[in-house]
Amino acid sequence: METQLEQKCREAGLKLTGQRRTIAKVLTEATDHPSANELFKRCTEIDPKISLSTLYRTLRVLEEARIIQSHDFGEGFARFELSTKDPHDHLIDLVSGDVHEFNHPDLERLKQFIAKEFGYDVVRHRVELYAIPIKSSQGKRRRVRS
Amino acid sequence: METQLEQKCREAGLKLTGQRRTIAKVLTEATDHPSANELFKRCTEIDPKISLSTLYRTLRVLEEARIIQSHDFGEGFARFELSTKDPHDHLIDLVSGDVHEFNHPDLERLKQFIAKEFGYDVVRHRVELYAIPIKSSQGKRRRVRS
DNA sequence: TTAACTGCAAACATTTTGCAACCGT
DNA sequence: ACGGTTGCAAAATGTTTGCAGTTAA
Repeated sequence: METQLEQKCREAGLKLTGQRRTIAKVLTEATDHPSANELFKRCTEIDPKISLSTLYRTLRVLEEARIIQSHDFGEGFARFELSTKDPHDHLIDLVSGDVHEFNHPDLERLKQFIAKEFGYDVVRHRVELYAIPIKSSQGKRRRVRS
Repeated sequence: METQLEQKCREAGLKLTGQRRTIAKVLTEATDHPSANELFKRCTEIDPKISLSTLYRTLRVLEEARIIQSHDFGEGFARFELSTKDPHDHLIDLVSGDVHEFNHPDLERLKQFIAKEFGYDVVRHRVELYAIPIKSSQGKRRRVRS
């Protein structure tokens, strides 16, 4: 059967090759925000002869088709995720590297308000919170970056 | 006489070479958010034999000393500015490339609130609004990116 | 004097591209 | 069949680094 992402590719007029199916599968199954390198690792586990250029090219067309989104968390490389219906922002755990998503209506309102004061309309924004877990006496269990 | 930035360098225990004086001067006089390349151009106008490595190395130590800050507006390169007493965020004009600074207390409050809900303390954040000028019948005069 | 700094060239990491072969449709 | 897609290797980009020589303190 055809996955949801594969359907979107077809809708976008993209040829569905084996490589793209592999990439689509990896992207669909990712619950984190993997980098191109990480995606490549996962792809080669399925298809060892997929090439990095193909991955990058595919990521590009998928992003142009608005099927995925790339983010730059200032690490020197991009991270990718499937586009979601509702836009969201990110909280990056500085200890574990985990990324949490959030969406606060006040934030949306506020950014428009601020921009308007300058005489602008916001086209897109980037809000990232880099944070560390609150130390509590309960000793929250935390994963540490490998 | 010694500029304010030169004084800060000395306080940070940095050796004050001619190159660093040049870089300090260029940074101090910049009213925009120049890239390393742009800074290099301005530096070589003062001292044609300054090297790009020296510029990058100096930018690095200045940032480590909290004297300047680097920003990544997703253009593939960093932009730099002197650190200010009060932290601020940026609104990037997508038409002209101009960068406006703002600081809204509600935003500060909100980000802490959001992080707390996840069990985090915000160490630093990044808020960038990418925006276009509001079209008005008055026809606001606008600079266009070169 | 000497540890810090510089310039150069080479290295780096991520991402892009030219080109000939390949494969969905 | 043919136009989009692939793999490879090479290029592009922004930034960092090793090293030998220089300089501020």
